[in-house]
Amino acid sequence: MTEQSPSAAADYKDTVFLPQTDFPMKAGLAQKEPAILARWQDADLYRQLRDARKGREKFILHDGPPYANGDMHIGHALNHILKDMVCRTQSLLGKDAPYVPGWDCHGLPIEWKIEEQYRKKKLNKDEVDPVAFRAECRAYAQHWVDTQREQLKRLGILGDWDNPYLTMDFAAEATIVQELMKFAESGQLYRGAKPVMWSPVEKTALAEAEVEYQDVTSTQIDVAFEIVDAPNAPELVGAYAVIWTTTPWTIPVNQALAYGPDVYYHLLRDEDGNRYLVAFDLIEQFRSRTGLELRVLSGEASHSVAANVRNIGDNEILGTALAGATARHPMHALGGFFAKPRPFLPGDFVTTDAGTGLVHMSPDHGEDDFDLCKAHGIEPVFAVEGDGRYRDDWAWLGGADERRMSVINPKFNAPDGPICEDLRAAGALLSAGAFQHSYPHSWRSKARVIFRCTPQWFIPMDAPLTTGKTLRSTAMQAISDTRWVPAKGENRIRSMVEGRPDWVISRQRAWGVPITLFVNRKTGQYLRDPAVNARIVAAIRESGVDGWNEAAVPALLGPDYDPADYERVTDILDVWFDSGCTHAFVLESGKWPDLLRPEGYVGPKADLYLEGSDQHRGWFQSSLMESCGTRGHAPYKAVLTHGFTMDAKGMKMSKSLGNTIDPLTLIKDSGADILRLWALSVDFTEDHRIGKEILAGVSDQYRKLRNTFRYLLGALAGFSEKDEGVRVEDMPELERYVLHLLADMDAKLKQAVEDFDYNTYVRTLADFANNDLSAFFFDIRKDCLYCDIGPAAPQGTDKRRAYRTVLHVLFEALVRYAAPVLVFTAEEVWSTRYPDAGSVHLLEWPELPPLGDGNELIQRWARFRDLKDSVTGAIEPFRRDKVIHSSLEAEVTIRLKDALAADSAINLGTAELEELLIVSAASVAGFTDDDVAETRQIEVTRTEHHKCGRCWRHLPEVTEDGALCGRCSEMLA
RNA sequence: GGGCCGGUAGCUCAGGUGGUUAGAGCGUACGCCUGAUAAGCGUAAGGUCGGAGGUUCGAGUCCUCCUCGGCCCA
Repeated sequence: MTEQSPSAAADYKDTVFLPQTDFPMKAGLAQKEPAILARWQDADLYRQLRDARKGREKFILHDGPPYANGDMHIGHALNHILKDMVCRTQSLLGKDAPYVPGWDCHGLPIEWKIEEQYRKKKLNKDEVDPVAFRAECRAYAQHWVDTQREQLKRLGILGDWDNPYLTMDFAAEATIVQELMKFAESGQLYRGAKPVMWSPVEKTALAEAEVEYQDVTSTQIDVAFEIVDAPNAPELVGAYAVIWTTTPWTIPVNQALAYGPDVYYHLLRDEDGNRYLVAFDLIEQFRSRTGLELRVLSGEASHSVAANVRNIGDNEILGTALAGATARHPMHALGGFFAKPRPFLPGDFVTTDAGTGLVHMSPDHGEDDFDLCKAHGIEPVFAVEGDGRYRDDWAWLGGADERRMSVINPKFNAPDGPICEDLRAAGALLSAGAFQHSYPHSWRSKARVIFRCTPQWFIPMDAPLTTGKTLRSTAMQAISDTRWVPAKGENRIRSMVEGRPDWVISRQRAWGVPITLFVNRKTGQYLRDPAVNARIVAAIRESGVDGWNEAAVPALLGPDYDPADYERVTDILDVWFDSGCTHAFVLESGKWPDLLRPEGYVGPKADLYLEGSDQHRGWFQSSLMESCGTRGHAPYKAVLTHGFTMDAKGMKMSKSLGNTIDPLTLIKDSGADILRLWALSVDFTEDHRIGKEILAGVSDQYRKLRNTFRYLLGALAGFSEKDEGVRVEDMPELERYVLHLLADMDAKLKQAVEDFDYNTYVRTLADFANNDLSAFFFDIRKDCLYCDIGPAAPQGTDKRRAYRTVLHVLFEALVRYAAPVLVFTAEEVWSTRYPDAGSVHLLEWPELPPLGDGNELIQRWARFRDLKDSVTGAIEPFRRDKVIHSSLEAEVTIRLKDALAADSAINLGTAELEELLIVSAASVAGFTDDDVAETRQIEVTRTEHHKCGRCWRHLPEVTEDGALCGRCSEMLA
């Protein structure tokens, strides 16, 4: 029992309840998080959660494998935080949402790194045993898997980190081969000789994704081809057809000339009497490049070239007149290949945007060229080898070593290089100069790539299948059957699949899954024998990709085939094929029992794939193709995409600009929860930003949330629901109102989870904590919490008990809502209140106390809060004038029009009104003058009453400042 | 160069089918409190809705062009 001091200045602080908690205001996340992480690891939280959700509905997020190369960057962090949020929120909803992380391990970038090491050691990769080479690639990939795994774990990503999937696991490699064999057995493979992007430096074909465009300067040349025959335009014989190219190196393998059937061509004459055929629209360009004094041949004097006049006459012909014409190659004197006549062929692709309107065709080095020539029976000659040099026997270059440079060597193409020199000597070089344009380069070596015709393996998009459909039509249907979030992603992948060419799946490299085909040397057909294929798959499962080697051929072929009849394909698969198979070896293999649906559930699709929007062309598509080709449907039910993280100004982050944000540094400095809160606060469906100021804002938001929890913990000190709990129907209206607000928010959060709208999720949570709790509920009930307790009421008044009951409900709910976002902080909060309980992350979505319809209540209180705003606004001038400091010094009279006065929202008891408005006295009255325009007037005066020494309210019964008010003396009695 | 997407207060975001003075939270400034205290409460300032045209009685919201940025492609 506290003895009441006779002094009016007595300090009643000890008689007042103040929030008590060990939960520190300052987070110290960077130090704290690793310890929490260790606790989870020791307790095997991931397994605990699986056990806790055993038998529940599954939610399968299938992880897209990041490439095992380099440290985690901000994109990885965002992607994995989102995945973690998906799994955790689904798990919160009570589903079993396992997460098996994976890595993409094969492929050029890793191979390139190993080669780089070889080059430093002056070793030639071609002399190294491929088995040993692959072992090094494998070790390199494993190193980065291990590194990234630790970095992702530090982010608080909950997953089966001890059992990730790796595309280089033998079982995975075997499954990839098995999937490939499905394509083979169903006839969905063919070997073609198409020009493909080829890197002479890496000596391999490249996928689109492995190519990037850079602005470069090339040599542009105009070359004259003498017309030798022109059945439809005899006057052209002896004239020169002019072609323009930016790849002089392709001239030695020229095989035809293309014209535009709809293009008008002009015959021009220079001062020496040479005649040139050029598209009318391009004459000016041609003249400025060559510097020739050109005149229109046999034209009227008035018909100058400069004048944009078109007259079909003897000096102009339409492209179609070139049908059947032939020209000679500038080097025809060499004989053989060069002596053959070069036909003029009609090409739809010929435009008059640039050049001369006549296009030199080399089926070896251009897609249009290849197609047009093939249609006219002209085959590629394969004169350029894998390293970019012409074959030794290629006549023009005469085998001279100094001339046999790589065709991407600028010297080779230069105006004084071998090509131009010879053309000049032949009198065929009309111009040679610099030309700037965008040109494809290898993303690894940054060297120029070329189009080169090589034998490659393809999966056809439009070949009819046994289903009667094609791979393309099957994929288009699968796209329609999938939920795309955001919806615009569907358009994107749809247009890509509509227009994509056949899938080139072969690569001429070492580090990858082999294309395990045997090709019959006589027929050129690949072997389609399930028994052989089964042996192949078994061999790969046994010893990985090394199982496909020459020595193993007889055993693999078995007794029914003579190894001498078959060629073993030595190409490897495009890594996109690997990743396209992840659904097969992760979701279906049974190696991860957590991922298997419960008995009776049919449907091999993952619930969700979640990657950056660039994967519309990458993994989403390769998975779609692979699954459609083998299973007839997409491997996913829904696809969620996120945009890219830009710097603070919205610019792309790059090391060269120095504007990158390193997630590892950020975690070390501020903690993973800050990074998580950032990722879940931005609109990740679009490109979004990160920077110093943004992160400062995120930290502020974090602190607000943290302090909300701190207050709850402090205010709930010593609370026992059993002893203190109050039934909802016995609570004051304010408490019931807050419970309704909570229920409303709960519904919003659930919807946000359903929509994967995490930015709304976080904002809804923060707004509730700020507006409804901190600035309203907590503020009003501060007096009650602090003062409605004392020796006379050891557990506090009914009101206080009701308040604390609601605080308890709020705590239980908010800590669960926050858990998927602030994974570490929520655990800290939870363990502060319940040191002996298990992890907060095992809990399910909160069950709120049952409430009736709250619409009317919520609306009434919204009106009341509006009134409260008016009152605080009315007090403000008095504060500014220093008449009133604390709102507790104010007395207010609220004057209302009749209708408002009758409003039940306002019609509260005086005591309640004072409490809710946090003022000393409040009363409601009618207007003194009914003519006023406003519907509401607030009159404010400074209280005349003394201040209670305990609760600090100014009340009439307080005899002098520091004496006790009625309530307080009662409490202390 | 082409296709697609985006540009709302200092920051992060809201703004169904076009309709009164464009909103929230945070931050900022100022003030209060000093019993959530490197916390809490309040008030205020801040926006030519990327720019320019157009449709309409009326546009952040529809159309066109431009610009900046991004992704994909060439």
